[in-house]
This record gives sequence, C-alpha cells and structure tokens, in this order.
Amino acid sequence: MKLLLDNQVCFDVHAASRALDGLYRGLLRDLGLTYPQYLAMMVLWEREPVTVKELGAALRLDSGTLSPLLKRLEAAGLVRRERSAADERSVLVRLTPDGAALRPEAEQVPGRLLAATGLDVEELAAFRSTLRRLTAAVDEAALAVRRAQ
Amino acid sequence: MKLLLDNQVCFDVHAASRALDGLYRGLLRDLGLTYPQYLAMMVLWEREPVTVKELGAALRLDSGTLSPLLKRLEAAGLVRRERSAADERSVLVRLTPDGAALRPEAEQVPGRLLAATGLDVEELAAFRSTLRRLTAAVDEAALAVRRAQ
DNA sequence: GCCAATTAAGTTGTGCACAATCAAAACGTA
DNA sequence: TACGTTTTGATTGTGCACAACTTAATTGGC
Repeated sequence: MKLLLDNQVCFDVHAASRALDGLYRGLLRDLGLTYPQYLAMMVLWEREPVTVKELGAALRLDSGTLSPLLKRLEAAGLVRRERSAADERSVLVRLTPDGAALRPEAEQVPGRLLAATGLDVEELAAFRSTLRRLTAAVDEAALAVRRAQ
Repeated sequence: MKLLLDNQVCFDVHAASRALDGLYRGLLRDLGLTYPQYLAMMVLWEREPVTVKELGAALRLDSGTLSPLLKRLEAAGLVRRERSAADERSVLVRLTPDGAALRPEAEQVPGRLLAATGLDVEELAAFRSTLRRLTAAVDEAALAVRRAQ
C-alpha cells in the first residue's frame, strides 16, 4: 500500500516541476532561452560580473552543468566569459549588450507565470515556506545518507 | 526587482525537486535504480502488465523517455517487454522474478523519505493540495500558450 | 621558499525530458 | 473493401543534471 504512486509527495513535486518547466518553455520560446538559461541570465541581470562558482551557488549547479550552459549562452551572443586577472582559476561571466537588452522582455515572464499558477498571496507564502523547509531538510538527509555509504 | 531569483516560486519548486532527486539517488543506490526507474517499477508493482502508453499516463512521460528507460530496466533484468497479441501496436511490460523481488526493499524507501522531509501530516496535506492545484493550473496555462503560438 | 592540499573550471559519461519524426498496426468511413 | 486517419511505440537530436575525473592556479604549513 505504501508504494502507490498516488500517495507520494515526491512525485507531486516532480510533476509540478516538470509542468512549470513546460510552461516556461512556451513563455521563453520567443526569448530563445531555456529555463536554466533564463535562471542564469536572471542572476546576471541583477549582478555582474559573476564567477562560475558564484553562479553555481545561486542556482545550485556545478560546473559540469554550467560550463556547457554558459558556452551555449556565449554562442548565442548573450554573455561573454574571461578569466579573472586577480585569480586565474576563476572565470568572470558578463552580459553582452544583446544579453542586457533581453531584460525588459524577460521581465514580463514572472508576472505571467505567477498569474498562471492561480495561487493567492497567502497560499503562495505558505507554499514557499513549506518548499524551503522541505528542501533544507531533504538536503540535510541526503548529506547524512552520503556520509553513511 | 521582479527578476530577483529569490522571489520566484518556480525556482523553489525546481530546487526542491532536485533536492528530492538527490536524496532518492542515495536511497535507491542499493537497489540499482534511478528515481524515474523507481517510479516505473512502482507502477508495475501495483499493476501488471501495463502498456507503455499506460505507464506514460501514470508517470506523465512519453515514449521518447520511456522507451530507453524500459530498455535499461530490461537490460538490468527487472522487466521484460513483449508486443500485445491483441493489438500489435502495444507493448506489454511485465516484471521478471528479479523485478518483483525488489519490491520489499523498495517499500522501505517512501517511509524514509517522508521522515526526511520533516513535515507533519497537516502541513503535508496542505502542501500536496497546493502542489496539485498548481500543476493543474500550470498545465492549463501551458496548453493555452501552445495554442496561441 | 617549497611542496602538498585545496580550489575553480572544464571534460567525459550516463541518464532523464521533450520535440520532431517515422514505421507499423488498427480504425473508420465512404 | 480500400484508403485516409489515428494510434502506439521507437528513434534522433538537443539540453539539463550530476558523478567522477583532469588540469591549472592558489594557498598553507613547514
């Protein structure tokens, strides 16, 4: 009985995440961005330059994911990368003019997405609070599991 | 201001989903399953045989994802596939004895995972309710976007 | 000042997700 | 019955995510 798919929160989270991805895919199509690329651009629109490490900390991604993603953004002419003069290990990521110019159009997206969720302010706040505690607790547990094996 | 990553529910959902995936990775390591493979096995432990189409409906996945996933489960000796005699288009997926034998160990997982979330029954119910309405609303919106373009 | 340990990015390999396309089987209707 | 349409699953191509590993630069202890 414990194994019924319908009874598992985790599948609900998984399904919600993929549903959101799908909606983003539609909304970001005109911008030529995928959702993870959009997330990276969002960091850059707020703060620039950032190192790959900082980007990874903000998005919870490692260089194995970010390196090719940034390579694609660079190929699309939206960002450029250069090694830091101060620390040759680091790579600084900056917006190009084209990348900066994308911001106004991107600013339309969060509002449309929030509207699509159909959640009111109060429910949204409770939901996010639960999400964050869930993520923190699960991260902690994953660490414990890792240590044990 | 609208573009701050910290202010976006969708990123929270995305992050929670990845955190859960990570914990599952640790818990399923001994079973030799990935999370999506575990989901497919869960359907089969409840009902057998199922067609690829039925599996896809249960997991919200298409054949582009399921075909290679089932091929891997078959290679691991956990399931077998055969074309339906009644409808040669369909493929029936069944458990092998090895696949069925994995169930008891798998039954440990949901409980450990639920415990790891640290959520009480009441909060969990509200959370799942929000998640499901969110998914339904977002699916609807994605459909509308698709139709419009 | 030297060398081991650490850190930052990149690379490789595996697997998931999805769009687009294809082939074969089944269906429906004139 | 014949033929166009639909359905089912597989395949191809792209991109994300992560583990494991590599390389180069920096840091710290001695």
